[in-house]
Amino acid sequence: MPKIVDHDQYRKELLTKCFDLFANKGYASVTMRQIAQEIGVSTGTLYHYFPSKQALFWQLYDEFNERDTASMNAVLNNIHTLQERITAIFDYIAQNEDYFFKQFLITSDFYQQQDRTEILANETLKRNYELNRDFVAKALETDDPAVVNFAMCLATGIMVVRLFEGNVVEYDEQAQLFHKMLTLYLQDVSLHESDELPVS
Amino acid sequence: MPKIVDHDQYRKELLTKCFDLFANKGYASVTMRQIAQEIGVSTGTLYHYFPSKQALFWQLYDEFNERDTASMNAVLNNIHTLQERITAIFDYIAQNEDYFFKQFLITSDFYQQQDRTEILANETLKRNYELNRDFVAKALETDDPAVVNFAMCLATGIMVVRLFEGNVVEYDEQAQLFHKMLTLYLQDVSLHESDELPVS
Amino acid sequence: MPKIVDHDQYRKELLTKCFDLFANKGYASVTMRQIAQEIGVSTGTLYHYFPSKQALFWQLYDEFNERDTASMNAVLNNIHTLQERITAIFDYIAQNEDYFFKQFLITSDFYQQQDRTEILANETLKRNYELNRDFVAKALETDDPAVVNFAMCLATGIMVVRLFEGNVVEYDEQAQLFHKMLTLYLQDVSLHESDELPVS
Amino acid sequence: MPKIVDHDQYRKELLTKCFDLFANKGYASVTMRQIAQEIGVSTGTLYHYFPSKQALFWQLYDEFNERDTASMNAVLNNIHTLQERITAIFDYIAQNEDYFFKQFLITSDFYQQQDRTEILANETLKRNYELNRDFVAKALETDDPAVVNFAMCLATGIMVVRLFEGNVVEYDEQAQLFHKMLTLYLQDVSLHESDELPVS
DNA sequence: TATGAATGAGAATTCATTCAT
DNA sequence: TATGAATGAATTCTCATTCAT
Repeated sequence: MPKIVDHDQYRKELLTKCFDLFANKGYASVTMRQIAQEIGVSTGTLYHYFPSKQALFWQLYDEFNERDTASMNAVLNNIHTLQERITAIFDYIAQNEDYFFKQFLITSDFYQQQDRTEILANETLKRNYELNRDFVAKALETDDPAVVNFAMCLATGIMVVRLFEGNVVEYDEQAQLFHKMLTLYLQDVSLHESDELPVS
Repeated sequence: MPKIVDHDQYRKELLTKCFDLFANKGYASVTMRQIAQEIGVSTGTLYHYFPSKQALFWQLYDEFNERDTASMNAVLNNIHTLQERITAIFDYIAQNEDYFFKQFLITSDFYQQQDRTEILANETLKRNYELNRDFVAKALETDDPAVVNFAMCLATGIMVVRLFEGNVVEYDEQAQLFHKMLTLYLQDVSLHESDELPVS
Repeated sequence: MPKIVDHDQYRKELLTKCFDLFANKGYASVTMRQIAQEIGVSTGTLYHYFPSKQALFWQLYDEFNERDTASMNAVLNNIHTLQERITAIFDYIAQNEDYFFKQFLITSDFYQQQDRTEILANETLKRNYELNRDFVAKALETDDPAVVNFAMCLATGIMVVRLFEGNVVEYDEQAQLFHKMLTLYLQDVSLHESDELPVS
Repeated sequence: MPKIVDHDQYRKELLTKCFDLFANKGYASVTMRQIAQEIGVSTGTLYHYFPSKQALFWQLYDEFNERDTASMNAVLNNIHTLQERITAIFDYIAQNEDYFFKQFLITSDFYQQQDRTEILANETLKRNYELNRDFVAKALETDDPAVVNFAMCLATGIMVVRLFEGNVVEYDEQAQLFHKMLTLYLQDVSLHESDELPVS
């Protein structure tokens, strides 16, 4: 294989390299020349791999949404108690916070590139959300969708609040509080469940 | 004497009129011409009231942060049970969801205009957060900061998830769940408090 | 005469006040707002007295060209020797150098506002030059136009060189040199004149 | 490989092409669009070679100051009498008068782009003046700085007066007059020198 | 007279994109 | 493939001028 470079592989490498740029400055404020410079190619080359700035951005968006799921699933291996699993999730977010910030900002930007209905129809986004949901469901060992959503919203909320307000909230504190509440809630539910079950 | 205009008053009216535009398209994608057209003045007039696009954007940001606080406090009048108060807050968000979406997107944009340390040092932003915090604290009748943060993150999270994913979560469902958990938690705490802190 | 203000008098006062501004920044770089601010009126008032920026500039130009002649003639009163008269002229320029710099820059600017033929046809400018010429002729007590021109070019040249290069030339040094040369030259001429006169 | 262009060479060609434009209309009155049109490129290309209008103007100024020096030195080759050398210089100016007018107007404009102290500190300008001085010193075969300055101011003055007043002065007439005066002066000086400085 | 708000054409500059090499 | 020179429409912002008060 003398001079064969995997076009697609290289394309993904280029994407990786401009992730930060978009996250830090926003779609509209980043120029193709800046991108080219940042990743060390000419604008011509950039256009050789991506037909347009929009396309580049969307590929970036898709690419990163896809990656997360894999790494996330490794987190819960060999962890058995609920408390540990909740802690593991929140720790995972805490340790990759900077990455989540960036991904979040890129998503916000992505959002403003098209109108709302298109966004909500976006397949990658939907699938990504479902994967996250399943992951959380598995972690919490519940399939009550309300509880899963609750956890996801809480985690998202903490991240967002920290992004905009700084360290006014802490992951571990909230993780413990959530564990406590959840435990009490699940106990309470199972208590009433035994009452109600015969009826349903 | 010149044409009689209350300069400051008119400035605020103009701000109001371009709120949606920024929310829908984002700072960098909106042009001053578009703004001028949208609010029905010439670009010259726009610059008569705002020295630059940045300045206009920041004034917009400040102006709306100021307004929110005022309107929010009216919500909790004459509501007495915890359940009702929680419901009131979530209802309030639900009913003004569109506004919150916009304000949130504008904040995201605002974020990308400056570097992180400047953001976190921003006084308006900080004050705004504290006001919201106090509001929630009052609503929940607790001054446990962890609980207040918990509620704020949850509410923020629901809003953000709905913004990006659509109606995958519902406010009232989450409100009820939260109320349930919180009640159980507070009971539990008061139970242990009497055990552990007989002195205080 | 209760509220009668001499319109024309006021107009001239306004002109005086913006002389420096034009000299320092050049016609095109000065805005009507700047002028208005500098002289302490509103733009509306400015337009009340001058129909346009061009008109203002031309009136300014005319006004100052006119003024000079008057003041200049006072200089030579009661001075009798050639040396003293030459010294007086150069001193006069030296002491008003800043003013001449400004007037010169304004003239340069004026020049670029219209094409060359219009400039050379300008009556004010022509008359002004002739007045200067007569003044110098009277000072040198010669009516040899070549000599008069020589003196005028020299004086102009010194001023211009100093404007662009700083103090690389000094007025008094050049005045003395000029006096010396002129004296020798006039002696020489009168010597040959007596030879030639009978012929002509 | 991109389109092959000697960037620097091409840049200088572009400069040459916009010399007249600046000379005729002045810095502030010429627009980048006009320049681009005049020299046959797009505005984008113009900005590809010059970062800003100011930069373009300054490079223009430097470039032409550099060129002059070179061409000027060819003038005095193989000319031996003082009279001939003086005539040569004045002829040179006369024949390139149009060019000097333009260069002079550009310098005037350059002047109004920055404040006086910066101008006087400008290295190119200073060096240029010194080169001219040396050139004149060599032509007049004197190193008396007063005489050199005298000649330079006279030449500058003639040019400026002709620029603003038209053909009221003639180069050759003034050249002859100057030659006559200078000869008489130098004779006189050498006469007294032998009296006063027998030692040296 | 005097004010300054309003206008909109036009300025400098940027930038996604194309294309000759 | 890869380069970067070239393009020109679009952007932010300015400013002479007008006009209601």
